[in-house]
Amino acid sequence: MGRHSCCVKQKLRKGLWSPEEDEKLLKYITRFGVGCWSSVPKHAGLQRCGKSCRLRWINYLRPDLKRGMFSQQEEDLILNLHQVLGNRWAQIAAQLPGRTDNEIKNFWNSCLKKKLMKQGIDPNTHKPITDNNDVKDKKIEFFDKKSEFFPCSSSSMPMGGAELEQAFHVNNGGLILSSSSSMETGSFLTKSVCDPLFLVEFQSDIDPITYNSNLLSQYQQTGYDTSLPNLASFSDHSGSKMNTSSFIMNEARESSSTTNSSQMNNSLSAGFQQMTFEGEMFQFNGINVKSEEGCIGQWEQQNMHEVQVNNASDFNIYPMGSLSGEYTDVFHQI
DNA sequence: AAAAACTGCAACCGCCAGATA
DNA sequence: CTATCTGGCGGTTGCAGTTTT
Repeated sequence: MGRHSCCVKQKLRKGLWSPEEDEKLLKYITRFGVGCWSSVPKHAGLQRCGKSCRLRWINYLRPDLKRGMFSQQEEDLILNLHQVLGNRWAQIAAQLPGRTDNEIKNFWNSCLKKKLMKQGIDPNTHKPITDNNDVKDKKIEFFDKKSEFFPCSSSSMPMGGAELEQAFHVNNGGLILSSSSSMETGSFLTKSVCDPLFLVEFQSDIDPITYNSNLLSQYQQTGYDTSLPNLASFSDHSGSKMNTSSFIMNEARESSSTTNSSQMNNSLSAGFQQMTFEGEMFQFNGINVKSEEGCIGQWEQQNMHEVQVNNASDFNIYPMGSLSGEYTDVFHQI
Protein backbone atom coordinates (compact mmCIF):
# COMPACT_ATOMS: atom_id res chain seq x y z
CA MET A 1 0.00 0.00 0.00
CA GLY A 2 0.99 3.58 -0.05
CA ARG A 3 1.06 6.24 -2.62
CA HIS A 4 0.62 5.57 -6.26
CA SER A 5 3.84 5.51 -8.12
CA CYS A 6 2.67 8.44 -10.18
CA CYS A 7 2.23 10.54 -7.07
CA VAL A 8 5.69 9.79 -5.76
CA LYS A 9 7.36 11.45 -8.69
CA GLN A 10 8.72 14.84 -7.91
CA LYS A 11 7.78 18.19 -9.35
CA LEU A 12 4.14 17.28 -9.68
CA ARG A 13 1.79 20.17 -9.29
CA LYS A 14 -0.93 20.08 -6.67
CA GLY A 15 -3.84 22.25 -5.78
CA LEU A 16 -6.25 24.06 -8.02
CA TRP A 17 -6.06 23.59 -11.73
CA SER A 18 -5.17 26.55 -13.91
CA PRO A 19 -7.13 27.32 -17.09
CA GLU A 20 -4.03 26.37 -19.09
CA GLU A 21 -3.89 22.95 -17.48
CA ASP A 22 -7.58 22.45 -18.08
CA GLU A 23 -7.13 23.32 -21.71
CA LYS A 24 -4.27 20.87 -22.11
CA LEU A 25 -6.21 18.05 -20.52
CA LEU A 26 -9.39 18.84 -22.41
CA LYS A 27 -7.53 18.95 -25.71
CA TYR A 28 -5.83 15.65 -25.02
CA ILE A 29 -8.95 13.78 -23.96
CA THR A 30 -10.98 15.26 -26.80
CA ARG A 31 -8.40 14.06 -29.27
CA PHE A 32 -7.40 10.70 -27.84
CA GLY A 33 -10.22 9.83 -25.52
CA VAL A 34 -10.06 8.31 -22.08
CA GLY A 35 -7.51 5.55 -21.81
CA CYS A 36 -4.61 4.96 -19.49
CA TRP A 37 -4.69 7.79 -17.00
CA SER A 38 -1.16 7.20 -15.83
CA SER A 39 0.14 8.13 -19.26
CA VAL A 40 -2.10 11.14 -19.72
CA PRO A 41 0.08 13.70 -17.88
CA LYS A 42 3.10 12.79 -19.95
CA HIS A 43 1.32 12.92 -23.28
CA ALA A 44 -0.77 15.96 -22.42
CA GLY A 45 2.23 17.88 -21.12
CA LEU A 46 0.93 18.18 -17.59
CA GLN A 47 2.86 18.06 -14.37
CA ARG A 48 0.10 16.26 -12.54
CA CYS A 49 -0.37 12.67 -11.55
CA GLY A 50 -2.74 10.52 -13.59
CA LYS A 51 -5.15 10.33 -10.74
CA SER A 52 -5.39 14.05 -10.52
CA CYS A 53 -6.07 14.23 -14.27
CA ARG A 54 -8.77 11.60 -14.02
CA LEU A 55 -10.45 13.42 -11.17
CA ARG A 56 -10.30 16.75 -12.94
CA TRP A 57 -11.87 15.24 -16.04
CA ILE A 58 -14.61 13.37 -14.22
CA ASN A 59 -15.55 16.12 -11.81
CA TYR A 60 -15.09 19.21 -13.91
CA LEU A 61 -14.11 18.95 -17.55
CA ARG A 62 -16.39 16.19 -18.76
CA PRO A 63 -18.71 17.78 -21.31
CA ASP A 64 -21.89 16.04 -20.17
CA LEU A 65 -21.79 17.46 -16.69
CA LYS A 66 -24.87 19.19 -15.43
CA ARG A 67 -24.05 22.44 -13.74
CA GLY A 68 -25.92 24.38 -11.16
CA MET A 69 -28.33 23.69 -8.37
CA PHE A 70 -29.88 20.34 -7.71
CA SER A 71 -33.55 20.19 -8.62
CA GLN A 72 -36.17 19.09 -6.12
CA GLN A 73 -36.51 15.88 -8.10
CA GLU A 74 -32.78 15.21 -7.87
CA GLU A 75 -32.83 16.01 -4.18
CA ASP A 76 -35.66 13.56 -3.54
CA LEU A 77 -33.89 10.90 -5.54
CA ILE A 78 -30.66 11.38 -3.60
CA LEU A 79 -32.54 11.10 -0.33
CA ASN A 80 -34.30 7.93 -1.41
CA LEU A 81 -31.17 6.36 -2.83
CA HIS A 82 -29.17 7.25 0.24
CA GLN A 83 -31.79 5.55 2.32
CA VAL A 84 -31.21 2.37 0.33
CA LEU A 85 -27.52 2.60 -0.44
CA GLY A 86 -25.99 4.69 2.30
CA ASN A 87 -22.80 6.55 1.39
CA ARG A 88 -22.30 4.74 -1.89
CA TRP A 89 -21.91 7.97 -3.77
CA ALA A 90 -20.75 6.46 -7.01
CA GLN A 91 -23.83 4.28 -7.22
CA ILE A 92 -26.07 7.16 -6.32
CA ALA A 93 -24.37 9.29 -8.97
CA ALA A 94 -25.01 6.57 -11.53
CA GLN A 95 -28.71 7.30 -11.11
CA LEU A 96 -28.26 11.02 -11.70
CA PRO A 97 -26.85 11.61 -15.17
CA GLY A 98 -24.63 14.65 -15.30
CA ARG A 99 -23.88 14.62 -11.61
CA THR A 100 -20.65 13.34 -10.07
CA ASP A 101 -20.20 11.34 -6.92
CA ASN A 102 -18.12 14.15 -5.50
CA GLU A 103 -20.82 16.70 -6.24
CA ILE A 104 -23.51 14.57 -4.62
CA LYS A 105 -21.30 13.83 -1.66
CA ASN A 106 -20.67 17.55 -1.13
CA PHE A 107 -24.35 18.32 -1.55
CA TRP A 108 -25.21 15.69 1.00
CA ASN A 109 -22.64 16.81 3.54
CA SER A 110 -23.27 20.51 3.21
CA CYS A 111 -27.00 20.60 2.66
CA LEU A 112 -29.14 17.48 2.81
CA LYS A 113 -27.64 16.17 6.01
CA LYS A 114 -28.43 19.40 7.81
CA LYS A 115 -31.87 19.53 6.29
CA LEU A 116 -32.74 16.08 7.61
CA MET A 117 -31.37 16.86 11.04
CA LYS A 118 -33.51 20.00 11.15
CA GLN A 119 -36.50 17.79 10.45
CA GLY A 120 -35.46 15.56 13.33
CA ILE A 121 -34.39 12.75 11.06
CA ASP A 122 -31.16 10.87 11.56
CA PRO A 123 -29.29 11.27 8.24
CA ASN A 124 -27.61 7.90 8.72
CA THR A 125 -30.68 5.81 9.42
CA HIS A 126 -33.32 8.10 7.92
CA LYS A 127 -35.37 7.44 11.02
CA PRO A 128 -36.69 10.02 13.44
CA ILE A 129 -34.02 10.82 15.97
CA THR A 130 -36.29 10.82 19.04
CA ASP A 131 -39.14 8.35 18.84
CA ASN A 132 -38.86 4.99 17.16
CA ASN A 133 -42.50 4.20 17.81
CA ASP A 134 -43.46 6.68 15.15
CA VAL A 135 -41.72 4.64 12.57
CA LYS A 136 -43.29 1.44 13.78
CA ASP A 137 -46.76 2.95 13.62
CA LYS A 138 -46.27 3.97 10.04
CA LYS A 139 -45.19 0.56 8.91
CA ILE A 140 -47.87 -0.86 6.78
CA GLU A 141 -49.14 -4.18 5.79
CA PHE A 142 -47.18 -3.93 2.60
CA PHE A 143 -43.97 -4.73 4.38
CA ASP A 144 -45.41 -7.83 5.85
CA LYS A 145 -45.49 -9.04 2.29
CA LYS A 146 -41.82 -8.41 1.65
CA SER A 147 -41.27 -12.06 0.95
CA GLU A 148 -43.45 -11.58 -2.07
CA PHE A 149 -41.37 -8.64 -3.17
CA PHE A 150 -38.15 -10.50 -2.75
CA PRO A 151 -38.98 -14.16 -3.00
CA CYS A 152 -35.93 -15.47 -1.24
CA SER A 153 -34.86 -15.87 2.32
CA SER A 154 -33.89 -12.68 4.07
CA SER A 155 -30.65 -14.31 5.12
CA SER A 156 -29.45 -14.20 1.54
CA MET A 157 -30.05 -10.50 1.34
CA PRO A 158 -27.19 -8.13 1.87
CA MET A 159 -29.58 -6.02 3.91
CA GLY A 160 -31.56 -7.42 6.77
CA GLY A 161 -35.33 -7.36 6.95
CA ALA A 162 -35.41 -4.26 9.09
CA GLU A 163 -33.08 -2.43 6.77
CA LEU A 164 -35.12 -3.49 3.80
CA GLU A 165 -38.25 -2.19 5.41
CA GLN A 166 -36.53 1.04 6.18
CA ALA A 167 -35.18 1.26 2.68
CA PHE A 168 -38.66 1.19 1.30
CA HIS A 169 -40.09 3.34 3.99
CA VAL A 170 -41.32 6.79 3.36
CA ASN A 171 -39.04 9.69 3.90
CA ASN A 172 -39.24 13.36 3.21
CA GLY A 173 -42.74 13.49 4.55
CA GLY A 174 -44.31 11.88 1.54
CA LEU A 175 -46.57 8.89 1.43
CA ILE A 176 -45.38 6.35 -1.05
CA LEU A 177 -47.30 3.25 -0.33
CA SER A 178 -50.81 2.37 0.53
CA SER A 179 -51.85 -1.11 1.37
CA SER A 180 -54.22 -2.97 -0.85
CA SER A 181 -56.11 -6.14 -0.23
CA SER A 182 -55.23 -7.22 -3.72
CA MET A 183 -51.60 -7.31 -2.64
CA GLU A 184 -52.31 -10.60 -1.05
CA THR A 185 -52.74 -12.36 -4.33
CA GLY A 186 -49.97 -10.76 -6.32
CA SER A 187 -46.23 -10.96 -6.38
CA PHE A 188 -44.28 -7.87 -7.14
CA LEU A 189 -41.55 -9.36 -9.21
CA THR A 190 -42.04 -12.32 -11.45
CA LYS A 191 -38.30 -12.72 -11.89
CA SER A 192 -36.33 -13.52 -8.84
CA VAL A 193 -34.59 -10.44 -7.60
CA CYS A 194 -33.22 -11.25 -4.20
CA ASP A 195 -30.84 -8.38 -3.82
CA PRO A 196 -32.67 -5.19 -2.98
CA LEU A 197 -29.63 -3.27 -4.10
CA PHE A 198 -29.86 -4.89 -7.47
CA LEU A 199 -32.34 -2.36 -8.66
CA VAL A 200 -29.79 0.33 -8.26
CA GLU A 201 -26.58 -1.56 -8.59
CA PHE A 202 -27.32 -2.76 -12.07
CA GLN A 203 -26.59 0.77 -13.12
CA SER A 204 -23.18 0.88 -11.56
CA ASP A 205 -21.23 0.06 -14.66
CA ILE A 206 -22.65 2.78 -16.79
CA ASP A 207 -20.13 4.31 -19.08
CA PRO A 208 -19.22 7.54 -17.28
CA ILE A 209 -18.68 9.29 -20.56
CA THR A 210 -21.81 8.41 -22.41
CA TYR A 211 -24.05 7.13 -19.66
CA ASN A 212 -25.22 4.38 -21.91
CA SER A 213 -26.03 1.37 -19.87
CA ASN A 214 -24.43 -1.74 -21.28
CA LEU A 215 -26.72 -3.91 -19.29
CA LEU A 216 -29.49 -4.02 -21.83
CA SER A 217 -27.77 -6.85 -23.62
CA GLN A 218 -27.43 -8.71 -20.38
CA TYR A 219 -31.14 -8.48 -19.83
CA GLN A 220 -31.97 -9.39 -23.38
CA GLN A 221 -30.09 -12.61 -22.84
CA THR A 222 -32.09 -13.46 -19.77
CA GLY A 223 -35.40 -12.84 -21.41
CA TYR A 224 -36.26 -9.45 -20.03
CA ASP A 225 -38.13 -7.10 -22.24
CA THR A 226 -35.64 -4.34 -22.86
CA SER A 227 -37.55 -2.54 -25.55
CA LEU A 228 -37.73 1.13 -24.85
CA PRO A 229 -41.16 2.14 -23.70
CA ASN A 230 -43.01 4.92 -25.34
CA LEU A 231 -42.87 7.26 -22.42
CA ALA A 232 -44.01 10.29 -24.26
CA SER A 233 -47.33 8.85 -25.30
CA PHE A 234 -48.87 7.96 -22.07
CA SER A 235 -52.35 7.46 -23.37
CA ASP A 236 -55.49 6.66 -21.52
CA HIS A 237 -58.54 4.99 -22.98
CA SER A 238 -60.07 8.24 -24.13
CA GLY A 239 -57.09 8.69 -26.39
CA SER A 240 -55.79 11.75 -24.59
CA LYS A 241 -52.10 11.97 -23.86
CA MET A 242 -50.65 12.40 -20.46
CA ASN A 243 -47.14 13.60 -19.95
CA THR A 244 -47.23 14.83 -16.43
CA SER A 245 -46.88 12.32 -13.75
CA SER A 246 -47.09 11.78 -10.07
CA PHE A 247 -50.27 9.94 -9.80
CA ILE A 248 -51.70 7.05 -7.97
CA MET A 249 -51.57 4.09 -10.24
CA ASN A 250 -54.13 1.63 -9.23
CA GLU A 251 -52.93 -1.04 -11.53
CA ALA A 252 -54.88 -4.22 -11.63
CA ARG A 253 -53.70 -6.87 -13.95
CA GLU A 254 -54.84 -10.38 -14.55
CA SER A 255 -52.26 -13.01 -13.84
CA SER A 256 -52.81 -14.47 -17.28
CA SER A 257 -51.77 -12.64 -20.39
CA THR A 258 -55.36 -12.01 -21.43
CA THR A 259 -56.78 -9.10 -19.51
CA ASN A 260 -60.48 -8.90 -19.03
CA SER A 261 -61.23 -5.26 -19.69
CA SER A 262 -64.86 -5.41 -18.68
CA GLN A 263 -63.84 -6.76 -15.35
CA MET A 264 -61.46 -3.86 -15.00
CA ASN A 265 -64.20 -1.38 -15.83
CA ASN A 266 -66.44 -2.86 -13.23
CA SER A 267 -63.85 -2.37 -10.53
CA LEU A 268 -62.91 1.15 -11.55
CA SER A 269 -62.38 3.14 -8.39
CA ALA A 270 -64.12 6.46 -7.94
CA GLY A 271 -62.04 9.28 -9.34
CA PHE A 272 -59.81 6.99 -11.34
CA GLN A 273 -59.45 6.72 -15.07
CA GLN A 274 -58.53 3.61 -16.91
CA MET A 275 -55.51 3.35 -19.15
CA THR A 276 -53.31 0.84 -20.88
CA PHE A 277 -49.68 0.77 -19.92
CA GLU A 278 -47.17 0.24 -22.68
CA GLY A 279 -44.06 -0.63 -20.78
CA GLU A 280 -43.68 2.71 -19.05
CA MET A 281 -40.98 3.35 -16.53
CA PHE A 282 -41.81 4.69 -13.12
CA GLN A 283 -39.96 5.68 -10.07
CA PHE A 284 -41.00 4.01 -6.93
CA ASN A 285 -39.37 5.48 -3.86
CA GLY A 286 -36.19 6.10 -5.80
CA ILE A 287 -36.23 2.74 -7.50
CA ASN A 288 -36.90 2.37 -11.18
CA VAL A 289 -39.61 0.00 -12.21
CA LYS A 290 -41.29 -0.75 -15.46
CA SER A 291 -44.86 -1.74 -16.17
CA GLU A 292 -45.49 -4.59 -18.53
CA GLU A 293 -46.87 -3.89 -21.93
CA GLY A 294 -50.58 -4.18 -22.32
CA CYS A 295 -51.51 -4.20 -18.68
CA ILE A 296 -54.64 -2.33 -17.82
CA GLY A 297 -54.50 0.19 -15.05
CA GLN A 298 -56.20 3.10 -13.49
CA TRP A 299 -54.68 6.42 -12.72
CA GLU A 300 -55.54 9.53 -10.83
CA GLN A 301 -53.75 12.83 -10.87
CA GLN A 302 -52.28 13.46 -7.48
CA ASN A 303 -51.28 16.75 -5.94
CA MET A 304 -48.73 15.65 -3.44
CA HIS A 305 -45.33 14.61 -4.68
CA GLU A 306 -45.92 16.61 -7.82
CA VAL A 307 -43.24 15.90 -10.37
CA GLN A 308 -43.17 17.63 -13.70
CA VAL A 309 -41.97 15.52 -16.57
CA ASN A 310 -40.61 17.67 -19.34
CA ASN A 311 -40.46 15.48 -22.37
CA ALA A 312 -39.53 12.03 -23.51
CA SER A 313 -35.88 12.82 -23.95
CA ASP A 314 -35.61 13.44 -20.23
CA PHE A 315 -36.63 9.94 -19.37
CA ASN A 316 -34.12 7.39 -18.27
CA ILE A 317 -34.55 3.90 -19.53
CA TYR A 318 -33.49 1.22 -17.14
CA PRO A 319 -33.86 -2.50 -17.75
CA MET A 320 -35.97 -4.10 -15.15
CA GLY A 321 -38.02 -7.14 -14.46
CA SER A 322 -41.69 -6.93 -15.12
CA LEU A 323 -44.40 -6.47 -12.57
CA SER A 324 -47.34 -8.68 -12.06
CA GLY A 325 -50.21 -8.94 -9.67
CA GLU A 326 -52.25 -6.14 -8.31
CA TYR A 327 -51.09 -3.26 -6.24
CA THR A 328 -51.75 0.33 -5.38
CA ASP A 329 -48.88 2.71 -5.10
CA VAL A 330 -47.77 6.19 -5.80
CA PHE A 331 -45.38 6.17 -8.69
CA HIS A 332 -43.44 8.87 -10.35
CA GLN A 333 -43.05 8.60 -14.04
CA ILE A 334 -39.42 9.16 -14.98
C1' DA B 1 -13.59 48.44 8.51
C1' DA B 2 -11.49 44.44 10.21
C1' DA B 3 -11.39 40.05 12.22
C1' DA B 4 -13.62 35.80 13.09
C1' DA B 5 -16.70 32.31 11.88
C1' DC B 6 -19.02 29.89 8.53
C1' DT B 7 -19.90 27.62 4.04
C1' DG B 8 -19.30 25.37 -0.34
C1' DC B 9 -16.58 22.85 -3.07
C1' DA B 10 -12.38 21.28 -5.52
C1' DA B 11 -8.85 18.39 -4.75
C1' DC B 12 -6.13 15.23 -2.11
C1' DC B 13 -5.36 10.98 0.64
C1' DG B 14 -5.53 6.32 1.82
C1' DC B 15 -7.53 2.13 0.99
C1' DC B 16 -9.28 -1.55 -1.87
C1' DA B 17 -9.85 -4.69 -5.72
C1' DG B 18 -8.86 -6.31 -10.22
C1' DA B 19 -5.45 -6.87 -13.80
C1' DT B 20 -1.00 -8.00 -15.10
C1' DA B 21 3.85 -9.35 -14.88
C1' DC C 1 1.52 -17.38 -5.60
C1' DT C 2 3.36 -12.85 -4.96
C1' DA C 3 4.38 -8.18 -6.12
C1' DT C 4 3.24 -4.26 -8.58
C1' DC C 5 0.39 -1.20 -11.16
C1' DT C 6 -3.80 1.12 -11.93
C1' DG C 7 -8.49 2.78 -11.56
C1' DG C 8 -12.08 3.65 -8.51
C1' DC C 9 -14.15 4.93 -4.22
C1' DG C 10 -15.32 7.33 0.19
C1' DG C 11 -13.51 10.29 3.71
C1' DT C 12 -11.23 14.35 4.63
C1' DT C 13 -8.81 18.66 4.07
C1' DG C 14 -7.89 23.22 2.85
C1' DC C 15 -8.84 27.20 0.22
C1' DA C 16 -11.66 31.00 -1.29
C1' DG C 17 -15.68 33.46 -0.88
C1' DT C 18 -19.41 35.02 2.14
C1' DT C 19 -21.58 36.25 6.35
C1' DT C 20 -21.53 37.61 11.02
C1' DT C 21 -19.71 39.91 14.98
